[in-house]
Amino acid sequence: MFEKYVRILKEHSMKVTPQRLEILRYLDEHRNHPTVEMIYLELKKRSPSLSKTTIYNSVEILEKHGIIQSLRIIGNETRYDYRSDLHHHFICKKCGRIFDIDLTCPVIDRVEKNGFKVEEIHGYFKGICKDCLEKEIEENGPKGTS
Amino acid sequence: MFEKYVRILKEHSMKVTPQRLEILRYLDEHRNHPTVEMIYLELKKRSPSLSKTTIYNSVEILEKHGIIQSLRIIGNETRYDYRSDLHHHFICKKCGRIFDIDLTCPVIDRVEKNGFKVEEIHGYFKGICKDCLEKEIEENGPKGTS
DNA sequence: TTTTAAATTGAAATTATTACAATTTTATAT
DNA sequence: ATATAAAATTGTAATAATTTCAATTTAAAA
Ligand SMILES: [Mn+2]
Ligand SMILES: [Mn+2]
Ligand SMILES: [Zn+2]
Ligand SMILES: [Zn+2]
Repeated sequence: MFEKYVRILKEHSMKVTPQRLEILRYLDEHRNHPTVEMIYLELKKRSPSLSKTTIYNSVEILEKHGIIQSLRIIGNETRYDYRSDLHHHFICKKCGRIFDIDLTCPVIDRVEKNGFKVEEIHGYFKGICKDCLEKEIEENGPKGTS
Repeated sequence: MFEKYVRILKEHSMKVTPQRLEILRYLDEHRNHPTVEMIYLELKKRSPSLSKTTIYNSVEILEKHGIIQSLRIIGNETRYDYRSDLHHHFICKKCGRIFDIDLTCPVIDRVEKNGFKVEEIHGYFKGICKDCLEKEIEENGPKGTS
């Protein structure tokens, strides 16, 4: 069940603790880019002695080792992403969900031509997701015929 | 001196107050994407009765009217930008400065093909700026010859 | 000049995050 | 299997950013 996450931690010579395993599993199975609070509330159900500080400590060290990544997109909470590879995001203004967008950024060259050395790329789009667009059409008729 | 900002506020039928004028002028003249704290500390010098809450209120309403925009890029503070038009940013990991990057994002079409309706684009790059790169070369010799 | 709605202010409350010291646990060496 | 040391977890307290709120002041319309 947890072998996968045990392996990841050991590859980074990090100590294997039940808390870290649960956090990794949560992030892996809930690809919803959760906040610390969301992880905490969910895991606390099964492990009532869990401390929120442990979540903060764990996501910090997991990110430092490049196992996960953090996002600051909406509100004033940091969100965490099981995927640590470079990808973009789409935030739906209606339902609040955060979607992964896989595309290679084609503008790095142009930025580097200006003399900057680019080490990280962060990009996200805001708008209305497919599901919410379809719901709008059901409710208001096509093209917002009111 | 302030006519420009008076005009902007009136165009949006917002009340013209000295606090709003000062905030707009600060943002216009300091294109450093400051935090509320930075604006506050600077303006407080000349207007000791200024309240930080006023800064929060003002930037909120200015953003709501599309006059300025907010950025959440580094740390856990919101930064404010006199420019409200779509543009990207570059954050230097050495000196911490935030640069404007003007380029038209060429990937919107691809995102919209997936069914999303894109309304906002937020993009930023992290790395080392030109100045800091040059300083590094001065200090360490070219190509980091140590 | 009067009036009224909106803005400003400062204090208190809330929320997210970090710091810290005591305790527990993991992983290693015996 | 046990002892050990370093690291992780925990709970509480501290900090930092932001929001709420009620009282006061002010801008702009009548
Ligand atoms: Mn993601
Ligand atoms: Mn900018
Ligand atoms: Zn949606
Ligand atoms: Zn720099």
